[in-house]
Amino acid sequence: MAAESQKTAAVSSTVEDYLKVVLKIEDMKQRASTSRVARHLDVADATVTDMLRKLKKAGLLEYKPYYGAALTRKGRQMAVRILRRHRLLEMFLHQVLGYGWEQVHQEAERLEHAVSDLFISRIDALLDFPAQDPHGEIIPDARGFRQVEDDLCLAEAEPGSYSVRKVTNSDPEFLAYLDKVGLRPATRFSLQEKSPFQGPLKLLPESGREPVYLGLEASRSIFVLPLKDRPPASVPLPKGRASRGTVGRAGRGAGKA
Amino acid sequence: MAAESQKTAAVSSTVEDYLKVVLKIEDMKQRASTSRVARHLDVADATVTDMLRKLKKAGLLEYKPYYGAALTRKGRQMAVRILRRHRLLEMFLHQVLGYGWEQVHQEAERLEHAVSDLFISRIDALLDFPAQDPHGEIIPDARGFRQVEDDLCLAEAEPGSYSVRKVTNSDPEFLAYLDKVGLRPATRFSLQEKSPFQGPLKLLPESGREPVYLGLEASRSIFVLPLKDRPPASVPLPKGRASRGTVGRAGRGAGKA
DNA sequence: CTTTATTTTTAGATTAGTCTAATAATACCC
DNA sequence: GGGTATTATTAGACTAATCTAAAAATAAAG
Repeated sequence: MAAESQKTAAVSSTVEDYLKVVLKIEDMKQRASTSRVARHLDVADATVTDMLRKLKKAGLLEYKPYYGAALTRKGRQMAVRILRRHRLLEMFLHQVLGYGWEQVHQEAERLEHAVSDLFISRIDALLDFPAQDPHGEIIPDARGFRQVEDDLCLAEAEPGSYSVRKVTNSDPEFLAYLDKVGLRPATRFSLQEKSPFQGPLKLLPESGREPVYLGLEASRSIFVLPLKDRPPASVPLPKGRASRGTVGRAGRGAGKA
Repeated sequence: MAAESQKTAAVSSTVEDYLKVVLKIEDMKQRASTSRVARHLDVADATVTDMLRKLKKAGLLEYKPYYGAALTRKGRQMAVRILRRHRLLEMFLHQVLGYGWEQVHQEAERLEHAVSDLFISRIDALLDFPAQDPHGEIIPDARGFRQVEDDLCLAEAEPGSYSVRKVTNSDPEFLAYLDKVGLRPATRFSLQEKSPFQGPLKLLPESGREPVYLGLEASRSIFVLPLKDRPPASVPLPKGRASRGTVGRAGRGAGKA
């Protein structure tokens, strides 16, 4: 009877979080099982069972008991929208408000549910429509289109020359460490050796003299692009801390020299 | 037994809204009665009764049944903190993201509960520690200190020369109208006449040739400063739409000419 | 000072999101 | 392929914030 509404009805921020997690799991090519979703959200399994049934009823995902969930077209659209907001906000916090890349995640996590579409489109323009966030993650465009990512997990890489494409771990400690040793999106480095038996990786960032030793587990959250051995043209990626606070300086007469 | 915690425990955004409303009512020198609070928040009276009892238990306000509420020192501190956040956010939206003054309230209303203290201190610095928001409302400082406001309600003013100090009404329609006729904070105008029997006020903004007729009710939300009749030195107040989007322009090569 | 009108509170319910403990289904392993 | 381990679901309960309708307190008016 009633015409299908075009505008996707607003959902709670809790629902947004569930959709986001299911998308994340699907992006990792895993099955969005009850327990996996529960772990990501840090809630009890029983809570997830209930919620998945509710989201199925709302048409946001498919749900097969004892199996798991899969986003519908509508659910994916909403999830990607949040992903876009999250990443744009991270970029905004980094570029305009001078947040470190280890600080952006937590703040964006709250703001993504609170800001309006107008806010998002304004920061998008202010940042000149950025393609990636401070971790190198690709920002979906306004229509929800996501560029394909052709990177390689460092854990799977063979010795050679690479540049950092993205870091998929939001632990502030870890990111602060990477920052300290000079590993950031667009950083070039050579992977010198991989110790056998889950051993550490030895790498040499272009900027530093010191080699960096990285546990295998840590290497799983770093994604890289192989370099053609001649120095490649500079890649348009977000910069590290160096760029903090350089954008959006406000106020008449605030600039020093 | 347990030492009184120094850090005020975090409260829900609902609680923040209640505190804000009680503060607003107290600032208007009115009694924060159950029904008055309910009207401001657009909830049922019964809901307010419950909540006031709860806030009393939390030590955020005094509450006498059948009488009303009054903020405690702790409750006032929290309320003023939200007020500061709200107004700083409004200023940020206006100055950095180019929002119109009729658009800022709604967005700030959500963001004030979501942003971190870091966010607030960053935008404060970015804006060069503004003293007022886009409506001319004074922004409490980081310690919660509020400058005294020595303005006069236009509804009470006698014919003469004034400048607009603040507008205490967040209705977008109304603000858009004021903007159109050129009445904004810092605008100078002359009040030419007040019709008797709740009649309209006739005013002439310095910028326009046309007189503006304003209902008495509307004049209640406009506060003014009397002008010494010789043209006074320019007052450091936020500008109107003219300044939209002029601050925080980001991105290399975004500027057109 | 009694009656009426207004305001406030109490009582009982609802919704969203969560939990724990108990039960049931599926998967894994010789 | 039957027993054990894992994973998922059901059942029952809780909290925060809200509602409506009924009862009670206060204020206003004669």
